[in-house]
Amino acid sequence: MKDRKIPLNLNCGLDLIGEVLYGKWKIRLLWFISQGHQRPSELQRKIPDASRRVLNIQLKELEEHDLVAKKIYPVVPPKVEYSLTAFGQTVIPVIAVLGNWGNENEERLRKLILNAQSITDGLEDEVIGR
Amino acid sequence: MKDRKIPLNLNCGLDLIGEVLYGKWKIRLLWFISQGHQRPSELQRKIPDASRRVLNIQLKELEEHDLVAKKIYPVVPPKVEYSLTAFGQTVIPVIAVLGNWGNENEERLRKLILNAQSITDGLEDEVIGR
DNA sequence: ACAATAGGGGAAAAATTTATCCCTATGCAA
DNA sequence: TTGCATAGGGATAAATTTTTCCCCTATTGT
Repeated sequence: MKDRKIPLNLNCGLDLIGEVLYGKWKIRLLWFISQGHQRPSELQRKIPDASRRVLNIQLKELEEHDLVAKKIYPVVPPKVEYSLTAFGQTVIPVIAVLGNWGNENEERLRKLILNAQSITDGLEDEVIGR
Repeated sequence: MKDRKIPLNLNCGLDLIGEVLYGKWKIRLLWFISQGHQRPSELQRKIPDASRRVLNIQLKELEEHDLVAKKIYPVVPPKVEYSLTAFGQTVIPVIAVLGNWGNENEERLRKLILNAQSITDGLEDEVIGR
C-alpha cells in the first residue's frame, strides 16, 4: 500500500474487511498460517505461484493490520515464525465460509469461470417482450 | 478479464470464489442488488465512487459467472434490471459474513488501516516552529 | 431544433498490484 | 571452494485493474 491517489473507502464493514483481506495471496497466507505453517519458506512452498517478494510484502501488511505476529529468532541462518494474533484468529471462520462456498460449488464455478474466459461474443441478454 | 499472461489458479474453493468475487465493486454490486436496487442508475447512485464504465464491466462479469441476470426492456428510454440468480443468492450469506466481521470490528479496523497507511506513507514529521 | 433521459462501449491514460532480477549475510555439507 | 538453505530488501519491469474522456442509441418534451 503506497501513496494513494485514489482515496480509500472505509464506510462499511465490507470496505474494512476488504482493505485487510484484499491482496492476491493474503487469504491463503492466513489460512496456511492457521494450519500451522508458520515459516516463510514453508509458506512459499505451500504457495509456489507467488513470488517470494510478494509474500513478504503481504505478510508485512497482515502484520501491520494486526492479523499476524512475526517472531524473529536471532540465529543464523535466520529463523522467522508467523502466527495468528487473537484478532487474526477471528477472521479464520470467515475465510472458512468463503472456502466452503467455493468448494460446495466447485464444479459449477470451474465451468463458469473457464467459459467466461472464452466468451467474447457475450451471452444473449434476455429481452422482455420480443 | 482479458487475455491473461499469468494463468489462473482454480485449485481450491478459495481460488474459485476469489475469481468471481474479486473486483473492486463486485461484492457491493451483489449486495445492493440483493437489497432491491436493480437498475444501473440506481446502483451508480449507491456506489458513486465507481465510474459508470467499471460498474458495467463488473456487472457483465457477474452475469457471465451466473451470479446476476440482466433483463433489458425494449423501451425508450432504455430500462434495464439486474437481479440475483438462484446461484447468486447463495453467495449473499457469504457476503453477509464478511460484512458482519467488518462491522463487528469496525473501530479497530479503521484505526489499524489508517495507522498502516501512515506508516508506509511515511509520517510527515511534525515540524516545530517553522 | 435540441436538450434530457437511461443505457452502452472503445481507446487510452492512470493507478495499482505483482513479478523479476540481483543484492546482503552466516553456517553447514559436499 | 562452491553450493545450498535461511530471511530480507531495492529497483525496475510487467501485468492487471480502474478511471477518464468522448461518442452512440432512440424517444419525449420544450
